[in-house]
Amino acid sequence: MPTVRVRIAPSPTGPLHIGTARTALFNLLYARRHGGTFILRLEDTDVARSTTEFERDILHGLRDLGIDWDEGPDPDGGPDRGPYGPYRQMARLERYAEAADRLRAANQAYPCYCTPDELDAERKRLEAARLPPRYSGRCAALTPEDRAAFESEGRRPVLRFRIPDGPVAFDDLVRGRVEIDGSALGGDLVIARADGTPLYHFTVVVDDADMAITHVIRGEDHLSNTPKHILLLRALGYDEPRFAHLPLILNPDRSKMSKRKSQTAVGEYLADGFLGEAIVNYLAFLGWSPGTEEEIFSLAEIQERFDLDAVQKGGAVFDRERLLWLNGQWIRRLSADELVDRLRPFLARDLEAGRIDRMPTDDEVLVLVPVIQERLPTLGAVGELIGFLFVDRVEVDPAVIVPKRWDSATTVAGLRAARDTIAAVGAVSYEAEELEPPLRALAEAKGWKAGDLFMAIRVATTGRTATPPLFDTLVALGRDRTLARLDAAVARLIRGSG
RNA sequence: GCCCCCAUCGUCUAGAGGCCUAGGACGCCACCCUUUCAAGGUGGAGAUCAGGGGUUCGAAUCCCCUUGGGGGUACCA
Repeated sequence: MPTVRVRIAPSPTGPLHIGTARTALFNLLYARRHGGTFILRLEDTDVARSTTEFERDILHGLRDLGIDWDEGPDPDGGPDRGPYGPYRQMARLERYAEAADRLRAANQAYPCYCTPDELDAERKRLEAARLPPRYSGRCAALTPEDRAAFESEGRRPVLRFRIPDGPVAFDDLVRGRVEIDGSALGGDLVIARADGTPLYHFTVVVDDADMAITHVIRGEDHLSNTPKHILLLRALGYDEPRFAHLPLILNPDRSKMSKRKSQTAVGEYLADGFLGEAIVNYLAFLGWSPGTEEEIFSLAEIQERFDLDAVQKGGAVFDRERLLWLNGQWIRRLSADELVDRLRPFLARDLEAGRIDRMPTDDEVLVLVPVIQERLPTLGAVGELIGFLFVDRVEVDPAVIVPKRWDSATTVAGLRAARDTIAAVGAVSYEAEELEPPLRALAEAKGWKAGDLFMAIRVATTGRTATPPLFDTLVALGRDRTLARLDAAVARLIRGSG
C-alpha cells in the first residue's frame, strides 16, 4: 500500500471559505491518522477571478487554524515546499499541454469550433424541448478540411474530451458504490479554453496524478463530477485514486452554505475573535464524531481518533450558537498569559477605532483575566467587557442609573454616601475585600437593598448595567477615577432632574 | 427536465437487529449559586427514529417504494 497522499486544492477566487477549511481539515486529519502527506495546491486557472489577496487570505487562514501542509506554496511568498511542484496551476501549464497533446494524438480529444453563442442557443433549445442540456458532438467528427475552414474564419477551437456512453462506477469511502452512466455527463467535455488555458476537470486529474494523490477527499458537490475525472484518468493512463465525498455544510435553510445566507469567510470568524482551536473543533464535528460523548477536542486529539468510516453522509447545518459555546470553552482553557496575548490585537483594534482612549498594558489585562475569562464569548468582546476602564470618561444615562426600586433623589443620596464610604477606604487598602463590607454596611444602615446600591455605583462608574464583579471593577478603575466618576454621575443626575 | 446523493429532538450527533420506554451536546425553560452579567450546578420540555410496505421471533438499524431535502448538469472551481 503506497503511503497516503491527500490534498486540498483551493481556488483563490474568494476568501477562505468555511467549507474549504473543513475539507482541508478532514484531509489533514486523514493524512495524519494514516502517516500520510498533506498537500496544498492552488487552482488559479480562473485568471479573471483569481487574486493574490485571496490567495494570501486562504494560505494565512489555514495556517491560523493550525491546518499546516507538508507540500505546497509558502504562505509568506517563499519558494514552494515539496518534490512534486510547482503547486500552483498557472505554473504547471506545460503539464496540461503535454497531457492535452496525448489525448489529441490518441483521438480522445478533439478541437471544437462552436462559439459560446452557438452552444448557448443549443442549450436553450434542448431546455425548451425539456431535454437534458448536452453537447451535440457537432465537432466530434470534423474533417481536416472542415477544421481548416473554421480556422480561416478566424475561429479558435476549444479542446473537447470524448465522453463515452456506459456506466462508470467507483467505491466512495463514505458513500459506498456509486454508479453513473457516461451518457448523463452532458456530452463531450471542454478541457481547455480557446486560449489554451486548461479547465478544472482536466487540471485536477493531471495534478492529482502528477502529485501521486492516493485519496481524493472533497465536498459532495463533486460527487457527480467524479465519473468525468475517472474517464479522464483512464484516457491518460493514470491509476485511479480512492474517492471520499464529504457531506456539505449547509445554510439554515439546508442549501449549500453560501456567502449570501451565512457568514462563510474564515477570516471574519477570526476577526470576530473566534479561536482557531474552537473553529477546528467545531468543524471536525460537522460530519464526524468520535462516537463518544466528549465534545472538546484539540486538533492533536482529533488526529488520533479520526477516520473516514465515521463520517456522516447527510449535510450539516452550520450553527453559530454552538460554535460560540465551543469558543467560550476554549477561551476558558487558555492560560492567563496566553489569553492576554490573544486579546492584545483586539484591544489594539478597539484603540484604533476610538472605542478606547489608551492601550492597556499587559499587566493591566493580566490582573483582569480572572474576572473576564469566563465572561468572554469571543476575544472580540473584550472591549465591550472592560473598555470602560480605558476610556477618559463614561457616558452615564440618567434613565439607567436609577435602580428600579429607587428614585432620582435616593440615587443621588446613595451615590454621595457611597462616595464618602469609598473615600474613607485609604488608598493603601483599596482592595475588593476592603470595599465590600463598608458598602454593605452602608446599605444596611440606610435600609437599602445592597443590590440597588451596587447597581447605582456600577452604572455611575462604568456606564453599564452588566460588568465584571463590582469591587474588582472599582479596584481596576482605581480610587481616584472611581471617586471622580461617582462625582460626575451625581452631577449628571442633578442636572438631569433639575 | 435529467443524473447522483441524503433522511434520528429546532441544530450538531450517539446508535452498525435485541443493551432504545432512543443517549449526549448546543439552544430553550425552570431552580440553585449570586451585587449585575457571565460561568458553573441541578432538573425539565423537545424525535410515534420522514411515510408506507416487506425480511425477521425481534428493526432507528437490512430490502423495496413513496415523499421530502440537497448536489450536479459552464470555454467557474
